[in-house]
Amino acid sequence: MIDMEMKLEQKNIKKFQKDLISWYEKEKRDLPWRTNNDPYKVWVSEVMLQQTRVDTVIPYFENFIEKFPTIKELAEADEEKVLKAWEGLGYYSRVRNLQSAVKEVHERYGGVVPSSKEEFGSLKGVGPYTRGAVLSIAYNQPVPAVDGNVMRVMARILSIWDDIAKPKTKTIFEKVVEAFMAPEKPSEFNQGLMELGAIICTPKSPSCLLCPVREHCSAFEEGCEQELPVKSKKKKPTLKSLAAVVLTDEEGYVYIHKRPESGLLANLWEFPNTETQKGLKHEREQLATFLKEKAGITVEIGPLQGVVEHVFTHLVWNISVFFGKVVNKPDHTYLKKVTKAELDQYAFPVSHQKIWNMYMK
DNA sequence: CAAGCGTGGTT
DNA sequence: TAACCAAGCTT
Repeated sequence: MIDMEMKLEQKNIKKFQKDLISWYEKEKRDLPWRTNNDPYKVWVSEVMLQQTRVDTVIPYFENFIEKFPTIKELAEADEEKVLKAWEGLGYYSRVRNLQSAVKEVHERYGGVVPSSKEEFGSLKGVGPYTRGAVLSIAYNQPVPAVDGNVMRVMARILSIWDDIAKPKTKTIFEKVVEAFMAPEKPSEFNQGLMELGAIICTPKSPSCLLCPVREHCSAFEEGCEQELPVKSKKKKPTLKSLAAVVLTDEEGYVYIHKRPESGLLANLWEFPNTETQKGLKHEREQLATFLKEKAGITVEIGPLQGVVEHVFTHLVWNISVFFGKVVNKPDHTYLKKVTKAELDQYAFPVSHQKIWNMYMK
C-alpha cells in the first residue's frame, strides 16, 4: 500500500474537507432524521437506510418513531408490533437485531446509547458502517462510516481500481477515510461524503460539472469516472416453485402460519405453502398432502387462481395460488386461526400480500 | 470469505 | 427488460 500513501500525499486534504463540508452544509437535504442528533433516532434511521433508498425509508421512519419514540418504548414493545412497523421494508433481521440491541441498551446501559466504539459496535446488528455513522452523527466522533456511496466517491477521488464487492476492499476505504477525516466536523464530513454520492457522484452519469470536489478528483482528471468503482457481478438468483393456499372455513376464519425464527423472512406470517417438485403429480395434491402431514388437516382445494412471482436478491419464488376450505379441525400449533379483520395485525412479506390481494379481488 | 438476507426504483 | 442499484450485517 505504499502506492496509496503516495496518492494521499498528492491530495490537499484540508481543502477537500472544506469544499465538501461547505457544500454539504449548503445543499443537504431536509430529512426527518436530521431534525436533531438523538442517538436513538440516528440509529433507527441508519438501520433502515441499510441497502434501502431514502424515499422508501422516510414514511417508515416517521411511523416507527411515532410508535416507538424512545429506547424504552422500543425495548418494551411487543415483537409482533415491531415487525408490523417494518412490514414491506425488507431485510427483517435488521429490526429483530435492532430491538434486541435496544433491549440491551435499556437494561445494561440505563437507556443511554453507549458512545464507545467497542460497546456500541458490539451490539446486535451494528456493523462497522452503522457504528461509524451513529458515533459521528450523534456523538461527533471522528470514526469512518464507509458505505457504498463512500466507496464510490473515494474510488473516484483516488482512482482506486480494487473490486468494491470484495469484503477486503472495504478495509482500504476505511483507512482512506481516516486519512481524509475532518476531526472537528466528523458528522458533516461523513454525511457530506454520502450525500455527495447520493446526489452528485452517482453510479451512472455522475454530475461532475456540479461537483464541489471536482478539483480533487483523479478519476475526473483521467476521464475514467464512469468506469469507477469496479464492482464484480453477482450470480443470478435461483428459481423456486411453491404452491400456496388461502385457507378458510365455514365461519369465515383464515388460517395462517408463522415462519421460523431464523432464515428467510424470519418470524413473518404467511399463507400455508410448500415447495413443489416438478413432474410430481399435481401441485394441488402436493399441497393437500403437505397440510395433512404438517397440520393434520383435511382440505378441499379449488382450481388454480393465478401465479405470484416474487424476486429476492438471491432467489425467485414462483407461487401457484389456490383457495381452499377446511374440512376437519386443524392442528392449531402449525396454523393460526384468525378473522379477516385481524389479519392486518400480522406482518406478511410482500409476496403473501400479493396472494391476499388475489383473494380479495 | 462467499453466501444469505427484501423490496422497489431506474435504466 | 433484464440488470443494476440503495446510508450493510451475519454466519
